[in-house]
Amino acid sequence: MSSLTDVAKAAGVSIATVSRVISHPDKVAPHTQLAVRKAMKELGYQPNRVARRLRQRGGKRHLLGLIIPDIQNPFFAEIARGVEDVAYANQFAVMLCNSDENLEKESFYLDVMRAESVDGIILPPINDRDLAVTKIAESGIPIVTVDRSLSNSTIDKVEVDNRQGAFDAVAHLIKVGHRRIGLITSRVTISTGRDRKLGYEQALAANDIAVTPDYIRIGDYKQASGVTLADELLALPVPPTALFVANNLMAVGAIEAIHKRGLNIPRDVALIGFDDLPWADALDPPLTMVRQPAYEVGRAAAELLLKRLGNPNSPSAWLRLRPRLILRKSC
Amino acid sequence: MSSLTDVAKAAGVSIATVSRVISHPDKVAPHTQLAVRKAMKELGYQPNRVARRLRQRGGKRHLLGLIIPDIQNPFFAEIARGVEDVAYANQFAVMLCNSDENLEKESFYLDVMRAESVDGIILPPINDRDLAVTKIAESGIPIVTVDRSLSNSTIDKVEVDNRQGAFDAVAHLIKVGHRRIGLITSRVTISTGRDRKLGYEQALAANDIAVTPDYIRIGDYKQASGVTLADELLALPVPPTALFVANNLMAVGAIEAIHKRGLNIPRDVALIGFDDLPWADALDPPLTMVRQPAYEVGRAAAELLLKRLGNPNSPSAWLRLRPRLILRKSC
DNA sequence: TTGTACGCGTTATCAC
DNA sequence: GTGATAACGCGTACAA
Repeated sequence: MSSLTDVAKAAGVSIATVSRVISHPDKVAPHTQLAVRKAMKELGYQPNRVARRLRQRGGKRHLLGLIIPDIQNPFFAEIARGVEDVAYANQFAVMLCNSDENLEKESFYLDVMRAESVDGIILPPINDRDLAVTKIAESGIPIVTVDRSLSNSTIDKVEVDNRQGAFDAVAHLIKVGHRRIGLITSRVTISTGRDRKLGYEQALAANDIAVTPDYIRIGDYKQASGVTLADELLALPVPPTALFVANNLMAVGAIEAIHKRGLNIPRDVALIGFDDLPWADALDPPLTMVRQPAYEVGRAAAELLLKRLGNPNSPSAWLRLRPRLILRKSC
Repeated sequence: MSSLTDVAKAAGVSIATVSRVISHPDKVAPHTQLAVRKAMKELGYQPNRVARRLRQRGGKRHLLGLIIPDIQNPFFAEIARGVEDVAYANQFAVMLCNSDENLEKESFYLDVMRAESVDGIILPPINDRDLAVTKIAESGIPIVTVDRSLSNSTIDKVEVDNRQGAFDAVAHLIKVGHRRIGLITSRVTISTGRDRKLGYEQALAANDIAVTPDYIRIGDYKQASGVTLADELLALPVPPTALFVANNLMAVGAIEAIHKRGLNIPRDVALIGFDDLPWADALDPPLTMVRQPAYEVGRAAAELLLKRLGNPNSPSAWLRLRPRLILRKSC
């Protein structure tokens, strides 16, 4: 409510001095500083972030943008927490939006964020050549992609070794005796789905198992598609004995589909999911999953972005984290 | 990047006219309007939301604040979606923050939101006499509380009939034969925990069952406390035969604790949770829960807030939604 | 060390 | 119907 002007008046100094007390305290005489701080306290002064952002040049506006496909997916929620914790620690606020895997919505929010003068944006691109993102990046706003990445791009990124994660999962399935392994993943235009499929294929190849095209299904990372696709797989004349489902929500869907058929996990069908879930242990049965360090991804991305703000011209950074297969009871 | 000035220059008019084309198109001659719109398109002009917010008075700034305890709780994530969908439909952006049930953090974010000149704020207060919230409300920023509410307050609110929900759950437990029923809820300073406890007590009373103080445990709505407290309850000399756990995460924790003791749900211990979970069907066993219409809560709150912005002096609104007991297999 | 004055991109109030 | 111009609250050259 009170502004610089009010504080200046109360302290008997100019607004420039008050401003300096906030931004460059070392350039103000100690006793003046004291008087100003006293006035600020008395008036309950809070700098107006909007006015400040209007004036400030990039990197000091204390606002980050975060666009994720769906906050209801625990994986993205965990990333969001990682981002927010770093932001909070640095007095940054976060503007969070859900794109719903919808290019138009993403584009709208990207515009909003530019119009809001955010210092930078963190997001998993909707597909691997997301034009809207590329354009925004070229306009000079620092971007860090997380989870998924852009092809042929020099944008900062934090990703997880999805190929390796998938490879480990499928290799484990094979080790415990399975040879007919179904895969539920995403369209290949999403880098994560593509890489997880690659890991699946490589694990089969490494064990001299031929790929059965019919065992591969393409979903949309949502629970419902997990139900449908798992059911399709199970309805095959010669169904798989194990399923590798390349995302958390679809894995839950698969559990439901399997149960609905009266089948037992892992006796009748083994199952490994991806991304992990906070309640994986309470599922029926406790679900073996490839865990991504999602919090870490968010944290690292925010730190990368903050670093980039201080160093606009440093070479682009690329972080790759390792996933981990968490053995529980579903295979 | 381009501003009103650029557009004005390109269109050969003054900035005032350009501004009018955006805000009051009816006050501009059709042909001038055309020229201006053409220039805007050519320059890819996007209004600067920051500058706009600096000038605009309340209600037209197109920014909402949302502060929730924890985005990783699916219940709050669902509320957030409800809020965001309404916001998006009205071209509002949402600034989302996590308070972690921490008064200091909440207070910080409240300040940030005021400093960001949000049009209004939606939040579940951390406790029922949350001073920081009251103060912000008195300063004139429209607030809508959701889920939890403030005592003795005239602030707009959307709540759920928690007493009724708890009553239904416990009554059902009694109906299927239980008389020793444990309760895990929150501190009474949170209205939801208090009301759910009340419903529990009323259901017992209605069936002439005395309250056993030892059967009532106070948690913090997080998974870990569900594990600990359920374990304590089960370790009692005469343990309860059924548990009513007044929140989703603690219910998941309770499942884990029960399993860890090698007990079967519902044969050895029956269980009903609260809030619901998208994965309730995939849990072991599918968990009976009192479902809150969380998306609806968020939607209604955002709509209430938007309405309030247009009508600052209308009497305060108070919405109460009904929860529903969803029977699955845990009791 | 401190103060004056301008500009950030808008909106709104005047005149014309 | 349109154009100057004064705010909004702040940061920062530049002057003192």
